[in-house]
Amino acid sequence: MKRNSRLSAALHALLHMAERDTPMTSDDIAACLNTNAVVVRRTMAGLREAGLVESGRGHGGGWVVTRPLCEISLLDVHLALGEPDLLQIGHATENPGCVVEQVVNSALDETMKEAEDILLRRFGEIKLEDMAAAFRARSAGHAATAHRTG
Amino acid sequence: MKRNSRLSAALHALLHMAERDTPMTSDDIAACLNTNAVVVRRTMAGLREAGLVESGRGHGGGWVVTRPLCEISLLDVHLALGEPDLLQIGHATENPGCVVEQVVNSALDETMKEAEDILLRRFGEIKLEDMAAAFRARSAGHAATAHRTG
DNA sequence: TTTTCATGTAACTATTTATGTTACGAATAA
DNA sequence: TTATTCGTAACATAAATAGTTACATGAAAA
Repeated sequence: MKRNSRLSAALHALLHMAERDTPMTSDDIAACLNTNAVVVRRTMAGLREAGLVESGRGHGGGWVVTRPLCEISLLDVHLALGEPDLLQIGHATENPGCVVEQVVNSALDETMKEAEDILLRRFGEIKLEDMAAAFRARSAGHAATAHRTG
Repeated sequence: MKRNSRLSAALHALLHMAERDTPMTSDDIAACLNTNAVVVRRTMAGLREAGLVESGRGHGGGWVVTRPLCEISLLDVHLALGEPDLLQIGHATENPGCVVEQVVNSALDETMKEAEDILLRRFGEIKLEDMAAAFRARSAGHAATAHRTG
């Protein structure tokens, strides 16, 4: 199974959009993400329904972020994407008759839920603005490095 | 994508094996897990290499647990299975040139690693004996419930 | 009004991963 | 020698993600 990269893609798109003062077309975004415009629209559809972005058609149309980055958390984006499963580990039978399997499932479910809760809590703490700041810092660092040659 | 259920299957098998004083054949185990004997051998191969179980061929052959359940943790089993990915979330590009994507990947990787570490730590704390005890308790509970009718 | 641009979406294809199945060889006990 | 059981390769199936094609819809510009 491929690993789900929609959260990564959505964040990447949002940060690029936020850097610009005009709408980005799906094709623009697709070029940034090395993917296809339809895939972009599919991913962005959830964000639009959640009110994180808006889309416009026709000339000058495209996608814009509708809220300040400091008000959007990774959790918001994750929820907007439809809360895809975070964990890879599951169990074969959902409602097993075998008591051994019930015990195994309980133990795993409990542990998985604990990890999932932690992930979601952290997602809630991280805002897009934090990532944008990290981006600016890293860009500045690279620029400095580039100048520091010789 | 289906979710990986090998850890669940391995635990289920180990607990059944531990309840018996003779080897369980792959077919026996497959019947318990509602799966195929070849799938069982494939899963158990890792456990054998890790020294958690032994297998014998021919008449009277099959699988036995080689260590006391209090000395086997979920982490041991997870490692024996080859440390399959625990998390579903990934990113599209592994070594992106885009600085925005680098920042997104860093933030996600960090958060994912944190959750993964917690999972592994918990796995290390849970022993098969704990699950066997839970099984015995639940079995007793069910028996009592069954008698308590009317 | 017509043209051009851009999203919205359904339908299909491709790729990857996990699991199931078949087939046969090798080892072991009866 | 035969029945049993693991070991393993090769192939089949199933499910999920992502990529592609095609076309309808809506909006701005010419």
